[in-house]
Amino acid sequence: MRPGERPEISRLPLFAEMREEERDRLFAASFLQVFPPELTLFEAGQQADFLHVLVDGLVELKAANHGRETSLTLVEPLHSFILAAVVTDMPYLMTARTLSASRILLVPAELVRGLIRQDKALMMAVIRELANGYREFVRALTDLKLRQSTERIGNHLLLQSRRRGGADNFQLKGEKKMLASLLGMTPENLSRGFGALAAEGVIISGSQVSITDRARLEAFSHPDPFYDPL
Amino acid sequence: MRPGERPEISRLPLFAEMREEERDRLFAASFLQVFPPELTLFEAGQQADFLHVLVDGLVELKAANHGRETSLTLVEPLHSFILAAVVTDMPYLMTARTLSASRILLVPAELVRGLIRQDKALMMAVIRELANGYREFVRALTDLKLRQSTERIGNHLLLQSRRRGGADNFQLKGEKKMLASLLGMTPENLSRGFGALAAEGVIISGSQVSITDRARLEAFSHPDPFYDPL
DNA sequence: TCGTATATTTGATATTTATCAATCGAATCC
DNA sequence: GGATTCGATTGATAAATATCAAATATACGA
Repeated sequence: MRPGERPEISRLPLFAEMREEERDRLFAASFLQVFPPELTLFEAGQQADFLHVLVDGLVELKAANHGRETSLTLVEPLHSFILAAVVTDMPYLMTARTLSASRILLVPAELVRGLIRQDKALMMAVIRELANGYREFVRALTDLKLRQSTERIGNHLLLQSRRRGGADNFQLKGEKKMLASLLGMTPENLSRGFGALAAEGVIISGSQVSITDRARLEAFSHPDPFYDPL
Repeated sequence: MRPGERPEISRLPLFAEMREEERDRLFAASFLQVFPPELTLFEAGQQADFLHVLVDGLVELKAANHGRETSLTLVEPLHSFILAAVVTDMPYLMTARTLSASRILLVPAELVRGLIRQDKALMMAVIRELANGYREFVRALTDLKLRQSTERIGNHLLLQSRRRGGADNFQLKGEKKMLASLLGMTPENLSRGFGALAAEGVIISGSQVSITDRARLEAFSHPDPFYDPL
């Protein structure tokens, strides 16, 4: 682990309130591993052996059925993933794949399950994380069912902006092909959607997003103020 | 509460392992209320005041945006709902509405949050429930993104069959209008889908479902064995 | 820097799904 | 029992989205 990283990981909501002793045990048993881009970390259906914490890089969680596949979420650094599979000791529901070179802290699932029982702060943090993850998927499902494709794009851009502190200019993460899959549409339709949004207050050029008229974009996209996470 | 109901509610996974003392406090502060059909219990955006446990009846959880609305899940008796909002002390994400006359146990949210901290068994049960709820929504999102409407209907019927112990004949719950919304399609397309499935091993007549050729229905619907809940 | 592979965009068309309109059918109310 | 109401079905059409096929752009390696 690089200097400065352990304190940083310790500040994750999941680990921040733990007792020092349990945190030491957790770090001692975990290891940080580097993965190349485009590598599948695990497949849906496999037993959950490790809680993953993305320290650096970008990871996609996806699902497949009968030859078709779709991207479900994008994990950014300093977030853990697949906590639900780890705590329930059930198989992974999603396949994880690195998008860029990534460093990932692997925490043995068995240890997490044990520590949850011993450390009340960790237990509460797990509850909070699961509840937030749950809400994120409720939101994603509602988004897909109630909005059509161009509106979903608009909302996605507004959400990204909010996560960057309300910035009007920012970069998209990952390839557009993958963004299209995340938003539940083809790359062709994502592209056309970007075109249509030029008239609604955002310009997309390459991976650069510029919100030129936020009020207009909001009027077009109908965001739900109370349920956007973060 | 009717005789025999309290023991029954106590056997819910959520409460089963709690210490007797905490369970007494919980029941003492809760109350069972009867609601007529078609009544909105709470709206998305409201603060979560009570954990709800459906004792009898049928409840729909739905979401709305910009005039459009959709059904997200159907709650059947002896399940709790909106645990995520209660434990995080955040607003409800979904609107709840009774479909039939329903009896619901209302547990003050503040008390649930307090007891979670004191009773390790309850805490673990909350983690399990949240993780299961999370997985259910991952599954719903995947279903919607990867399958087209008639396949979704086929899978829904297979899942209902599994929940009834693999029965080939059973009744659909709720109105078809609501089932269509749950499955992310219009009532017209649900109806046409039922028609198409007659050639794929299921006959639907009114609310009566008869699976006549399960192998064929499975071949058509491509269920994911490892992730159907229950 | 050029050439090649790959992603993105654009256009034409096909498929899926929604909408609108009408009819059918089952439950309910006098 | 018969009228009425509302949900479900069916048919015709429209809208949204996907697919297929180029054409352009972009990134990357020799």
